[in-house]
Amino acid sequence: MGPGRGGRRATLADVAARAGVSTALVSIVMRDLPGASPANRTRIWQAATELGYRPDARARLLRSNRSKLIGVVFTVEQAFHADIVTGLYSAADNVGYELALSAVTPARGEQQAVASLLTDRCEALVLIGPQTPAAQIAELASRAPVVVLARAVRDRAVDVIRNDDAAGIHQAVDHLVAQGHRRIAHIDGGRAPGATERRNAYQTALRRHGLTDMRLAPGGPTEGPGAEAARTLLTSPRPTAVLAFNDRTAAGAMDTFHRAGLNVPADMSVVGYDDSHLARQTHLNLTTVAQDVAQMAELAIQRAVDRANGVTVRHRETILQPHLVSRETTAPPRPNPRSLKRA
Amino acid sequence: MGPGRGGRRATLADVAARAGVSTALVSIVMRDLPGASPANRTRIWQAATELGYRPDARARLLRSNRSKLIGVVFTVEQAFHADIVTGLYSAADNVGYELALSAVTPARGEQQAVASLLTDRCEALVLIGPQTPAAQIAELASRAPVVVLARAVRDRAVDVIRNDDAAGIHQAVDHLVAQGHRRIAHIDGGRAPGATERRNAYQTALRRHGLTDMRLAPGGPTEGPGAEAARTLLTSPRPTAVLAFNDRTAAGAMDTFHRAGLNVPADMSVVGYDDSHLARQTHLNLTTVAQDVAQMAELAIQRAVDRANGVTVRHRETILQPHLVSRETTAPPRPNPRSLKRA
DNA sequence: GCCCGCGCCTTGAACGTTCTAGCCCGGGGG
DNA sequence: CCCCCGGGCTAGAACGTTCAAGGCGCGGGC
Repeated sequence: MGPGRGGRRATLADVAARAGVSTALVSIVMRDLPGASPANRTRIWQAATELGYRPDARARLLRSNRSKLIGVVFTVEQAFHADIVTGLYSAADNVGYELALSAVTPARGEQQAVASLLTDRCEALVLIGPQTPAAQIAELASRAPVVVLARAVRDRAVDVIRNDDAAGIHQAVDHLVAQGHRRIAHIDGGRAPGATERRNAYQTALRRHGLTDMRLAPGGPTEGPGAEAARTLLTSPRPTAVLAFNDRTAAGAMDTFHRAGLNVPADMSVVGYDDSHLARQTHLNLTTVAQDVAQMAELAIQRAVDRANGVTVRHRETILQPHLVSRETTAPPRPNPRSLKRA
Repeated sequence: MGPGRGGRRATLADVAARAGVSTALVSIVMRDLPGASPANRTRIWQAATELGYRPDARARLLRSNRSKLIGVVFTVEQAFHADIVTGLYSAADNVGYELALSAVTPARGEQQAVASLLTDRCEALVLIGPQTPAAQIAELASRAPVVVLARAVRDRAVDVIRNDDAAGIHQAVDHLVAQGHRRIAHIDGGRAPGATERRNAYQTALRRHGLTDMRLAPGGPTEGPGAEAARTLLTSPRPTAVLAFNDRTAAGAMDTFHRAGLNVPADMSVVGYDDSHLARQTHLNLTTVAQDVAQMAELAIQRAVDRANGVTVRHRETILQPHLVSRETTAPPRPNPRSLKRA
């Protein structure tokens, strides 16, 4: 009675029977390969649509040992990961691959996410900002080609596509310094991937400009830690600009500043990192460092496919140059800073 | 040379050969079924781990026509969807099912997401807050069992798990009225699923309290529209409380309020909806209406599995009762409201 | 002493594809 | 007349698993 039950799904053999040909010929027609007469082509197509035939991915992949599948491990709560996934989908589509998503959730570790992809026989794995120790990633790479996105992993067995975090931070600092800022703080990313690179870059960038007035606030990759860290920056001498680990960190910090009655950017400039869709929200309009997500995604897929096909790639690590997107959260500091002594 | 290449993946036959038994016995041991001697069990396990054997999901599913797979369609950018996916994973795990994720992105419509799940031979589909017209969803239900989450679909062929949005809105309004608010505005969700229900509930809730001073601001399901809509609420007579479609909408609105120099909750109370992880961020600490995500996920999986197993379920639509989570963005209005005239 | 039953194991056939080899048939070159 | 060629098609074997059926000892009831 209920549709979808009772009659099992149509198979190649069903189509073949109805069209009066062999399954092999149906297979050929379905994949648009040469070797079938026009008459049979139309007849088979018609039979297939009448039966509502859909090829069975499992069986297809079982036979032709290519799964045309790329496994992707991402973290659900990370807005930035969502952006990358979007890019990966279209990049994969362009080269005729499918994506198998496996999410990391608070209750589902990266190990588990990877394991399920392995039983799915993915040809390659793309890990977005993984937290797993490098050694384990390297071991994983012995089972399947691995491309790590947005994190540095120094191992000869894994491919890495990432941005030059140091360059991004330098650009941000240059931008602030050019606007006249001298006291520039950094809210870091805690133990998040990339946090140490950016923290170090912040320090060398300031030094390069001869600024010794560093202010490092321990933060994290989300709004909460950002807001908390920002509170510690309100005590005088208050910085005039803050460089956040992340767009989300920046959003949290801005929230604290607004609550404290500070005007961004007049009283405090804020720079984020990632140019996630959060930063582009009109109400934030965050100055940030943009990683070219589309390009990263494209390169990751390209690399994964090459590796799956046994192409020998020359450089295991590809480092992209980010660029600053100047929006409305940065401005020259107040000419007459009321922030000297206050409390 | 490179690991992962050259030697193809270990198969049942490889393990069997190494352990000196038949493939069937290996299969039995791998699935922990009765019918193998302890001695062979340990021998086979050892051989399997030595070879790094992992079962091939494709082949397994091809044979036993149960795929034990539930397809999930979700939207990457929606934080709330992420929460649900998290719940779905553990719920599916409990009943021995796997999840196949298929994302909707700006470049990848729901049609496409669904199509890929169908060729994967999922036993049932879970759609999270789909935008697809009801008629198309109904047609899809003729190909596979469909469970729709967090959206009302009035069709006898699809199962629906959703919250009683009206009840949630009523609770929020009751809470605000109990605190003494009289001018309560609503920022709606535009064309997002659930928006009309909540909008209507807002209106009837106010009426029920004899409040005629309605203020409806057209918004949307994200921060941007929320912030924009909030600006239109700043003109006097300013409301003392705002009920937002969404936590994200609420976050955007709060941002506008802070920028305008208003103190939340002293000058303006804000209530969100969803209790997404965003609301729980310490810097927001948003009073919101909680949908029990874990329970929704559990019920959705339960329903999907039942349906896949041909169990006849009694009610196609399950409506859960939400509850208010009172945090720090609501308070009684200022006794001496300075909001009468200002501009 | 025969046979039944039971625990352990193997054999062979599926599942829905794709791929390799080869068949048939008509035509053209030797 | 024979051979070869090539376009169109088919038969049958894979792919890696699960499942049904059955074999082989061995112990116990008759």
